[in-house]
Amino acid sequence: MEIEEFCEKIRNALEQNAVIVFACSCKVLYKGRAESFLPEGERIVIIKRDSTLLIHQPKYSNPINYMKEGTSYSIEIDQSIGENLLVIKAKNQKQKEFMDIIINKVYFFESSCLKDDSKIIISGTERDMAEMIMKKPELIEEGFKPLSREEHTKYGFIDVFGYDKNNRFIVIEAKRYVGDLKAVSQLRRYVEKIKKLRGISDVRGILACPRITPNALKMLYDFGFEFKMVKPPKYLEEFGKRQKRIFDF
Amino acid sequence: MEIEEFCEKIRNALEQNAVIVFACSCKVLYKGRAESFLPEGERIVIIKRDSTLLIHQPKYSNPINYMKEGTSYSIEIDQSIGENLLVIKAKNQKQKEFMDIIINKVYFFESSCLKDDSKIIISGTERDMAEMIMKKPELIEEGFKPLSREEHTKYGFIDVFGYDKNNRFIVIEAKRYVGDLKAVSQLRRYVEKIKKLRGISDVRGILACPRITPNALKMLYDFGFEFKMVKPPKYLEEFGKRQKRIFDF
DNA sequence: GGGGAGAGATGCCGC
DNA sequence: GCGGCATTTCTCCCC
Repeated sequence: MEIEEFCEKIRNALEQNAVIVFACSCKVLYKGRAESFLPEGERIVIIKRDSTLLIHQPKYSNPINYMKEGTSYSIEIDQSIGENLLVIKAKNQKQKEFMDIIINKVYFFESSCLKDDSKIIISGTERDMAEMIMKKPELIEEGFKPLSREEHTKYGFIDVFGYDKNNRFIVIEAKRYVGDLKAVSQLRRYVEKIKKLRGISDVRGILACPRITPNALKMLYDFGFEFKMVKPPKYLEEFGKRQKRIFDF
Repeated sequence: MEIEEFCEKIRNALEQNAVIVFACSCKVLYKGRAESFLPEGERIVIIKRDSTLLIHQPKYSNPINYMKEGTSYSIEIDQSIGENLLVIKAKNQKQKEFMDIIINKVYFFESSCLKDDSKIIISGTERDMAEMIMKKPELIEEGFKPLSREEHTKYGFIDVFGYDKNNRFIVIEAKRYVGDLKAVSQLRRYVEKIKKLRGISDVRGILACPRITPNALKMLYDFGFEFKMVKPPKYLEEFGKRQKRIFDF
């Protein structure tokens, strides 16, 4: 595709506020929160309807460069080095971010005013895990009495807390995957916060997760905290049942 | 585009290991680390050369659904509900993840064997910040003597450490943006680690970042640590100079 | 808008 | 492979 034709197409598509997708050979310069330079290579470029821009290499799941919502674009043809180059200049005033995409070849170009107002429905998150523990406190231990969610919010972001059968205070930090050093640090912060807020020194801290790293377990024990193996709800177990339910939407 | 034609095209493109990009109206089911359902809508689908899959809505910067590298695909035509539907079944054995993309309309289809071995060059990261402090220790304070990077690695992941002019030990945690509660927790862990490893009780902890949240500052002071305002190198300041240099690559 | 924390986080590096 | 951690993290929730 000729650069002039591409220039025309992309300007029209931007005008129409369409989703733009093209493949090209390009260099990319970025300046904003950090700075980057991406040498010549063949990539997919997407400009979305909210002005988000993504540059994807032919491999890897993350965009190699991107611009956020609120970006404005200007298209220029640069003839300074003899051959025709198309330069997309992207500017995000609010984020103080700038990008130049220097394009020397275009493989294909598509644009379309796609419409999609659907929201995704996800289950199996950490919040689901906390709710499961609230409903089935025996997953932590016999006699655990969690306090209500209303009280919960009042004291901040602690996942679950309540009293054990001996009326000792319990703070629980839940992780849906692996408990690590950060998770133990987090639990420690919450336990200390509760001790201070409630003026009590006898507070149990429990890390509830399916798995824990050895270093995290050591640190947990150093602080006198406990590990309780808990899996997030519907995590890989009941595929059949769940899939049937999900198809019902 | 007819479903049959699309079916043929996508099978060929997968065979050739090309980058695949198409726009369609679809529903998406996912089951793996969590579970999700995405109702009907118009989206861009990308399958990359490493078998990564991305589903992008016409807005927002993140993919609404995705599959990682190592995914295998099978394409099926489903006639069970009268109309022809194309179903892409994605399976990642290693990650134990599964996805069904149920497509009822295709707006465009492109594929291309893009080639790109370039690596991005980034500056202004936390690592750059640590290196800057190593080179210009006076950014922390007069008389600060950082220890060598070799010793650094030996004790783990502490950004920078060394001695002040009075030979007191200093541990520095650098953040390129805002220092928050997590950063203070992290610094605290490192200070405690050093105290234990070196058998000394008098260790200064410094959080070096351009900005800090009020709560983080309070927590920092509670632990007797210090905040030092340090900006990451070349962060928004010398745009002109840097851009010139970057063009030299 | 800022603060705090999760994410189907991803990616990088080191052991 | 796991562990620890940064990320141009992004996104969400709540104040």
